[in-house]
Amino acid sequence: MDLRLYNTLTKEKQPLRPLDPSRVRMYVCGPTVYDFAHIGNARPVIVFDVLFRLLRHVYGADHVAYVRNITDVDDKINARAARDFPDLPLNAAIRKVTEETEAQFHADVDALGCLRPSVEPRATEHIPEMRAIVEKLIKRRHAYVERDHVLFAVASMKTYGRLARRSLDEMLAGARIDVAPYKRDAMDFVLWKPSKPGEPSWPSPAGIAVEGRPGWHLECSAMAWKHLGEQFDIHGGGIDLVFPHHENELAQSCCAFHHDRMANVWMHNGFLQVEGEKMSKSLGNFVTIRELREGWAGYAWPGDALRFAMLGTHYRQPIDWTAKSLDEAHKTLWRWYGDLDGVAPAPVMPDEVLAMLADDLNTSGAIAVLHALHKGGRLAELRAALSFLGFGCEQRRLQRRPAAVATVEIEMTDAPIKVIVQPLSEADVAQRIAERAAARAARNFAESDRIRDELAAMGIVLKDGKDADGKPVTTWEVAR
RNA sequence: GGCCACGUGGCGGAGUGGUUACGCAGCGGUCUGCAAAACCGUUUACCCCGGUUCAAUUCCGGGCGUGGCCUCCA
Repeated sequence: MDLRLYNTLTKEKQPLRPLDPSRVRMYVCGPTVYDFAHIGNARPVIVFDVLFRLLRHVYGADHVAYVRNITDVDDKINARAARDFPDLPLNAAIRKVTEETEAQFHADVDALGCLRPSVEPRATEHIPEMRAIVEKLIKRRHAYVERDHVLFAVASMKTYGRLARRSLDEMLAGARIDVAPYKRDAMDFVLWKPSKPGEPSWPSPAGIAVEGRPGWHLECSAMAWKHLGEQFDIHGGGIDLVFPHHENELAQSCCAFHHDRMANVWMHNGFLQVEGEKMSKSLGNFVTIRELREGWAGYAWPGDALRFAMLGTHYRQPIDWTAKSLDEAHKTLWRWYGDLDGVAPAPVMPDEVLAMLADDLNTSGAIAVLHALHKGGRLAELRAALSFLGFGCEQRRLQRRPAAVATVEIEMTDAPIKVIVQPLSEADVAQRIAERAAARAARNFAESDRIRDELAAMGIVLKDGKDADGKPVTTWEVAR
């Protein structure tokens, strides 16, 4: 089967032709571990998880290598460590921050139904590879040493700017940056820089006497090289990484290893907004995966619903993350999962779904096929397709509980008021259903409706029906 | 200021040079003491202006709008 993917490098969809079909290789830029991952971070994780699953299906589970790095050296990490653990030595504090954040990240993306990548390398475990790349670049005159920094000389690479499709002249014309005094060319970027006292540091390359640390882009070149080789098939990440991160990564790797390509296909997911606005802490609409899972827009949302809402939009389109679309996603899955109870998955994935995914990961098209499968009663196939896409298909794990503590904004006051939602025991529910049944038998519908409304207000939905003998029977479930 | 992407019915969201995806909501119906849930049926579209074409929502040019990148960023 032909898998067609949109390539940022060529701006068109192309059939994937792996360099080695017995080992298809994909690298995706992972998190910098200093804080909870937000919903925007979740997008590439989910999108490339779907691609990973598709590649495993097409080429075989043992023939796909998926590398997603963990960036554990960064100024933001240092700042967070100093803030949160002022009593610890900086390096110990940094270790605490990165380990805790990594565990949070894993818990969150596991809940989103994402498979773990084949390898999750850490930047700090690849310093020797980074130094080796720096040495190669200097030797080939693509990099130079200045004031204990090592810089990449963009003028030494004819095709610099090819990925982002902008020339050096354009970049210089639009630049609003102060050029550091150690740069020969305004667009040159740092490969290695000296560490300040107390900061993490490693022996420097290129004969630099003082210890230092890597620039931002170098780690990905090093980790991709170590785990996937000099050239590989797919490199992914958010569209905001095209420039400068991926452009620079590509420049480093191509110049260090003398290739015209680093990855054959570069894939970028579109940006995410929240309720129509750019997500930012200052706007107060910054939403983490953890918040969504524990309480957002009134509910603790199950990971499957978050995943479904995310896949409802094609990965290259911008996506507006709203409570409404999340609610819609949850409602759809709720209905399907209810019907899938006890249904065994079909042994093979429906071709229609596969065809959609093979066309540049058309997940919204695939979801339309799922609707058709559901409507057509092809439940075994629906289940197979949902499982393939990473969904759990268990309704009891899909309940969106009202957030234990809901925050209600009251006008004219500064402080939010907290409302505690009281839990209700199953015995309480059974008791009230019995009371209501008695009221109904007596045709006291005012009382029976009152009880039903009361339970509804507490998130319990009653369903009246008849048993085999035609007697009225009421069942209940937690409202979705 | 420079570069780039996008603009589809009330909302979300695919896709296509000619045969009105799909979902949600709405409306009508089945069911129900009444509801809820579920199920059945159903209305509404392709930002504006030019051009190419027998034919454009789909291709080309311009405009307007939204968003992104150029600085840390998925």
